[in-house]
Amino acid sequence: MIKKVKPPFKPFKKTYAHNYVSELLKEYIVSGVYNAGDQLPSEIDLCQDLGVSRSAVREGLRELEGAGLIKTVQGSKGGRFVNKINSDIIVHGLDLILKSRNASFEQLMEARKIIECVTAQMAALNRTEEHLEAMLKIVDLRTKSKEEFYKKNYELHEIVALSSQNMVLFYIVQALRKLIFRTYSFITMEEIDIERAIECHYAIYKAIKNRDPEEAEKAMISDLEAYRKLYLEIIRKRLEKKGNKL
Amino acid sequence: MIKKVKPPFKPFKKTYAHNYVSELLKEYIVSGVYNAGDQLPSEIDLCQDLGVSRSAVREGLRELEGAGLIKTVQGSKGGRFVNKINSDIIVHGLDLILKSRNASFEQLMEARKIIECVTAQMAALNRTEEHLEAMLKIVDLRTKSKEEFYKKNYELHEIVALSSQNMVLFYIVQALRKLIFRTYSFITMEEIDIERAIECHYAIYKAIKNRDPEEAEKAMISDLEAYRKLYLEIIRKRLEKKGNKL
DNA sequence: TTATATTAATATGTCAGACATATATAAGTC
DNA sequence: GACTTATATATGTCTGACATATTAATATAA
Repeated sequence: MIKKVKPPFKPFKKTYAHNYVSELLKEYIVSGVYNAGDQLPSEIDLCQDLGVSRSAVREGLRELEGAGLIKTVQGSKGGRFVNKINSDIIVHGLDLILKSRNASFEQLMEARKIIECVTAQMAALNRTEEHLEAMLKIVDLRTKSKEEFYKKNYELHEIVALSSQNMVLFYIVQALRKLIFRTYSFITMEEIDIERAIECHYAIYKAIKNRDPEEAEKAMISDLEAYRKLYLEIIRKRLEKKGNKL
Repeated sequence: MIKKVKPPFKPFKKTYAHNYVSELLKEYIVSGVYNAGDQLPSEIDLCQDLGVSRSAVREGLRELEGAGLIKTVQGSKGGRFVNKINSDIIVHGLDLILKSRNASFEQLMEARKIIECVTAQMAALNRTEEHLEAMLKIVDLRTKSKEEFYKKNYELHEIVALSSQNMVLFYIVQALRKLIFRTYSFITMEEIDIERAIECHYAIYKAIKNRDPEEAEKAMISDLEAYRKLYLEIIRKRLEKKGNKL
């Protein structure tokens, strides 16, 4: 009698052409075959190389575009270009979540404060001399130009988070900060007390230089609390003027 | 003489058909016109309603698919279905970032520990009676089934984060936990000391019930540290066997 | 010579139509 | 009743034609 053996048969999983395109290109982007700024082959070239139709290629590329991995430029010298993989990729998703669950400004700011204070503490412990130098360059520049201060403010908070040496926390903090700036972009630097902010920034720098986590946390809290109060005040005023509810 | 006035002319920004489709549907999804599980109109219907070709509709839908907002099912009774908007939308992006910057397991686990401990503290202060009841139901069930414990473990950590009453932190913690489970899915519940874990969970519950933030943090740290050590041990063993580097 | 049109080249964007495939339901057949 | 077949309805794929955007090269006019 014939013995029947049944090895574990995995069902054949059909792959669609457009999925093949997007998966393949995603793999190449994540693994570094294509880097930020690189141009992907044109649609026609991809058709020929991958052996699928132009519409399949286009659908695959749209998936990558929706995921924030590439951007499209029309025209001669145009094409598909690989985006820098950074916190922007989460910002969009986080934005969707918070919008649809209408999380408040308070919750967003609270989350930022908690995580950014931790990164400040960690920065005091883990910072390198290079980080410290970069911070000093920013803090030392006692500018009075609002635009320049805006940029410097962004950079300082960025490098403090970076100095924590934890990339996961770094990208989360970046995403939260970007989301706050984007959502409340009507708040200009006009309203900010630059003198106070510069002093705060210097205190943060000093604490991190002295490897003093408690002091770093305190200085960061003080900076963020000032922003929070200012933002709340401005948001309240706008609501009064409009007569709307948040 | 005629006075020339120049108001701020915003340049006309061309909208592509596929962008029109994706933006419109995204707006409807985020604002709740379509809810999780709902089926979008078929491609043909969208063509007619929006006055664009089928390929434009398909490209727009692929963008939404890439962003994680919808999923596609082929066949009769198939179509496009709206996904639940939850932490999954960030998980994918976070995964891409960490893969391409090869962040380590240590960093991922550290970030989770820090944020989840904060949510445990906040849970002790902000929990409602309903949250407490749900926790008790999970903690009380002294099962020995590994599968059931796995599920209960997930649920308890979820509801603790939810009790913090901060949705931003909740979704971030969820995303980090999902990413850890997904990336290290080769670690089965077989290896876990369920007795210890159940005791830990009970300690977390008790602290939150007693509105004791310090105790809640301590219990959460103890739980997560046990996981961390176990994971590291198993990862180390696998690397030895394979002779690979992480 | 310089400024301005015109043209060409190259990439993506849009459209229409035909056919393939997947899947659930209904109808037919043994 | 169990199995097969047909059909209806979605999405998936392919082809070909033409539109549009953009840059670069060329021709033309002041």
